Amino acid sequence: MPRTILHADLDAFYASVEQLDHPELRGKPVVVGGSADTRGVVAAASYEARKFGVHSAMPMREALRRCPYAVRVSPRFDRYRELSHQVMEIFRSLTPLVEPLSLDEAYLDVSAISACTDEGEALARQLKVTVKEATGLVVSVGVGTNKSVAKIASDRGKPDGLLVVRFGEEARFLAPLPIRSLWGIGPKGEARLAKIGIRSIGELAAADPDRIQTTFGSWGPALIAMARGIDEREVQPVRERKSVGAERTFPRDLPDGPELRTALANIAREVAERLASQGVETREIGLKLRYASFKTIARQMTLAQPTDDAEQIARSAELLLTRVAKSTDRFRLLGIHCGRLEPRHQGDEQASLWEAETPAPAP
DNA sequence: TCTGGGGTCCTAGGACCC
DNA sequence: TCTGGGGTCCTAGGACCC
Repeated sequence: MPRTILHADLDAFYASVEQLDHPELRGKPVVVGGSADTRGVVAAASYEARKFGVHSAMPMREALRRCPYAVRVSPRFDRYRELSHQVMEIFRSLTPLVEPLSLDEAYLDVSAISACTDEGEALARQLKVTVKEATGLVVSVGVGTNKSVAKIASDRGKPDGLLVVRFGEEARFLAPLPIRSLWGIGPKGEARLAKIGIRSIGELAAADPDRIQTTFGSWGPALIAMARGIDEREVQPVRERKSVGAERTFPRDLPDGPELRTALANIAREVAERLASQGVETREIGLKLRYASFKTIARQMTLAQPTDDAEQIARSAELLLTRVAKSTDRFRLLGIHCGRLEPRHQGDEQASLWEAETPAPAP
């Protein structure tokens, strides 16, 4: 029994929110991101700006060179989160099987309420209208029998898209598309496949599985299956967060010194706040450093006891920093990442003192 | 004044244990 | 005198996504 999966993706989300909230920006090229003189990059570009070749992840300096009359806006993530929640709730009013991928994207498994992709199309149409009426935002939707196909369909339909790939038509739909359209194939994967003569998804579907497995290891079989339009992954409404982190690129490179150490303490505080807001503690503290040369390294340590304390996180990160930093080094980025998250231990100060001095009791 | 910030997942090597 | 193998944990790095 084929499933009916929707992939919904808000068009140029951050930029659209800015145009929504600031009517004077409508119809104009809008670029959301950090300023050019703080080494900012583009987080989102309106379609008017994209005409000039501006796209996300592009350095802001380059974006403004390509499109000098673009309006640059600093991101307002709280506002984007608010609207994102509103849209996700609309999705959930259709089905509880909603898997958000980011603020602007989600999978919906609507198999229970639509027997085929054509019924899925009707749902998708209705969804687009509801989102537009409730928020003013435009959502592109792809309809297919699995996640991979639905996602590629929503990509192909943009902007304001609604593309349906019917049961049985998956392989034919995918075959002419470049392998880069597949989730997980980036520049490196594309280059590796090009080396063995594979450029389209159809060529990958027809490739020798052993050869692909040699190039992609354990991922090979799933990759070929996806190229053939097969993807059994379920829509997962609940996913556990695995890590929490914060990092900062400085407007100018810093040597190890008071300024860098202060930045580290501030980042530690941010991370601690995020841990607390998620109700978790960490047992793994990682330091990320990017040198002026852009070379990036990471160092991490495992803690004997989980923590969400800013001071302790700062101390651990500082220890790692002291181990690697040389006096001649200049850093452009510093980050702290926490992994091995555990639910915060319900207890008062007394309990945590006790915990610190005695081995944790068996659960 | 090229190159953000939030993540996930995978690989690979070394330590250590039995 | 030469040198196992399986399993787990830890660490570092990299590809990729939005």
